[in-house]
Amino acid sequence: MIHLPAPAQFSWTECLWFLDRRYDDCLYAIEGQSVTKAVVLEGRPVLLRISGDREGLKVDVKGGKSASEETIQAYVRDWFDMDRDVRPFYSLLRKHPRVAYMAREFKGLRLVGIPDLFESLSWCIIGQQINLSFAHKVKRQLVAAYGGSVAGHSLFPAPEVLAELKEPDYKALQFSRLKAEYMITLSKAFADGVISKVALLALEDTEARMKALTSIRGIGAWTANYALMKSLRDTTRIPHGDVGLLKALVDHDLMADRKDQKAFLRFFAEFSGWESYMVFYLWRSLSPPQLAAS
DNA sequence: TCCCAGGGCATCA
DNA sequence: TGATGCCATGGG
Repeated sequence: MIHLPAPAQFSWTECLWFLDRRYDDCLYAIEGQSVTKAVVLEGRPVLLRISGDREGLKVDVKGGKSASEETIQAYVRDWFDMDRDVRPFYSLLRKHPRVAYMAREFKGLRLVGIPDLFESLSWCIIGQQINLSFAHKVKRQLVAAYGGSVAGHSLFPAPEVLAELKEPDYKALQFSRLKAEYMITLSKAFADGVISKVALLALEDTEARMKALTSIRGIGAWTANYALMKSLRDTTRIPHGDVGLLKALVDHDLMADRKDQKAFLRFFAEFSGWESYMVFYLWRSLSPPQLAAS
């Protein structure tokens, strides 16, 4: 059993709530106050069962020979963004009349990430311009057909596996022709080592990373920003044009309508350095409150 | 039936 | 640089 003390402004309940939305994600399982996820660490599949309370998180590692405790800790801390001091973000939140309530209602919510960059980008391609319910269905089908598993818990398919697929294989999983093409390109790029988290992190700044990502066919500004937020932990990215984000901004009376670009920029200028957190909290605000209580 | 969904790309002015 | 049309399919 591994213990991770909770940092300031960290709520396991809020993080778990985010994972436990209505979509039935196939890559982890929620049971009560714990989440179980299969993951490959140090080249070996392991099963992590994470539970928490006010003191912090407990990680139970299942399976035989597993990764080092240090690696497991780093994975969990990254997943829930536990190493970040979010207090400056909370100061900004409280200063803004329209969103100040989030500092109370979503207190301790961290930007729950997707540590695996390949999974993250694949998920973006799947989700492009389709509703989230259907996107999850397509992901489930892809994972069921080509992913691995640990004690019944699914792993996202490896790029080497997906790179071998052809368009009809993807079509059978309800990918569109273009998305099939994007997935083939993306998985080959990962399989060949052209893209990786390490390679992107080695670039000089966030703009260089954006450029590297968007040079890949099928990865536009929205996807690149999303992946930088969720996988590379860049807190300054905004997925411009995101329909949910725009809806939340209009709902909060922060934009007159979805085309009110000036208001959009004015708002985010007030959260400089914390744009991604603001986006995440706005997305959080879209979910009905009764789900939060369930 | 109709509109829209956590976009991306090609084309055109 | 911005606007427009197309792709493609399920959910509400």
